[in-house]
Amino acid sequence: MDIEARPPQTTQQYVLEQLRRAILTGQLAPGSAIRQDALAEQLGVSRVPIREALKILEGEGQVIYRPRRGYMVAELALEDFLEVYRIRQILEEEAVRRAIERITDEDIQRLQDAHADVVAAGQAGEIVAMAAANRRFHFTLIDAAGMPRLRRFLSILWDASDVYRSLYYSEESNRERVEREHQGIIDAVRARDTEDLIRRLGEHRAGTVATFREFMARQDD
Amino acid sequence: MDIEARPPQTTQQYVLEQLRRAILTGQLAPGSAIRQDALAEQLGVSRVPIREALKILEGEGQVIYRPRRGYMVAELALEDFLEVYRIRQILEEEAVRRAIERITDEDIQRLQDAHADVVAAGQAGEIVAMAAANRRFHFTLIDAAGMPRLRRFLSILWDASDVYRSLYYSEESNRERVEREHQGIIDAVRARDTEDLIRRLGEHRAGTVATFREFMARQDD
DNA sequence: ACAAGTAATACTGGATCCAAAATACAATCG
DNA sequence: CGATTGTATTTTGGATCCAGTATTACTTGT
Repeated sequence: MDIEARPPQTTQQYVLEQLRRAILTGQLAPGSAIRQDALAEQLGVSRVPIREALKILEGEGQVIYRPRRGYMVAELALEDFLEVYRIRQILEEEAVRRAIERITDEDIQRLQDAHADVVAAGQAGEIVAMAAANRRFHFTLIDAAGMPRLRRFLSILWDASDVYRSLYYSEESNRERVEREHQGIIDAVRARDTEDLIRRLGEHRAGTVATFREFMARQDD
Repeated sequence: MDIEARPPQTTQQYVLEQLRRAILTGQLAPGSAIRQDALAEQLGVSRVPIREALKILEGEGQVIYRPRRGYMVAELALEDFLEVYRIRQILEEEAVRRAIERITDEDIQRLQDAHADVVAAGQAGEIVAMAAANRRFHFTLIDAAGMPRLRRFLSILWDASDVYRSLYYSEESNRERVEREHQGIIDAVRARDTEDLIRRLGEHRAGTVATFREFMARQDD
């Protein structure tokens, strides 16, 4: 027998999930204060697991903490977004450089599968599923690098910069661009062509950044 | 008036400092379990601030957490150290690229001051002070980039990879090398020569890594 | 009517208490 | 004698309670 025991879901983990979701979907708006006991009542738990979950989010930079003042959801201006996204790109580049040296055919298959999920979700118009599949796509590549700490950082950065994803994926043209670029990335991985892969990732990012700049400009009307 | 109020020191912040110190100095050995109530009694506080501090350290990767099993100090094998150090280098490189475009003469003066502190501490044989001054040196440059999130990540990575510093600075030859390389970095900053600066940082890192490899090889006797 | 000072209120930080899970240990059975 | 199951102890996770601080509202004086 070699059964992997299911890690028991503790209350703080549950709270953490709920908080992440609320922040991601904007139910907890950026800049708004987080009232601990209101949240506790709402989720039907005490304030202790709330506090501990908030400490983790603080460490990830998702919420801002001021002693005796409490927590508020971190705001992410365009400038901040670009900073996070830039860091993410640098680290992802390092990850894929290693990954391409060690990646197996099996991994590449998973990459292709994840991409298929992205396309399917996109055609079905399921924004959340598409974002999730997209994350899986990128992290399949990142995981192949075998750098657990780098992976952890990228995971945090990903969540932190994924705030506007629903705006993003809701545009047909963006979905098409993502699909096209992903396939190019897969091809580069198959060919084990590092420089081509890096170049494509760079373009992938440039396209995303350009899109966001447009969004933000449009917001300022 | 625009006075920034000093945030009052809360108990968890105190606990956090103590824990960091204990981990850094090895009083809490890597791999050892952290007993919460023992710690609470030792520091004269309740378990609540202990737990919250541990949650922060968990987020930084300094301790490992398993639900219902508790916390243990993260172990850092050579391989892990190299990974952390590599990430640190990549991010520092990005930071200094930006920094060199925006750095003021005043900043450069602070850089020179920090370096003087490194040298002074080194000659006095004060390892801890030397490590602190060294940290200040690097972060003076990093701060000039004006990328707060990048700075935060670097700060975490710095702490996480600074475990062996006492072994490191205790060698005369290393101290001399650090001093020499730092001066070279300052010169490159003064000349606003980005590529030279990057090159020197790369060498700085290579030297450190080589030193650590020797250490670890020696450990295996 | 407006500003300043004061009192009331709300919310966070910390301590204690209780329950549940994990580990260590002992007893019993093959 | 070894293994397995049952029990006791340890330790963590969560809830409630209390104290201290910040914010808000109100009152009073100019």
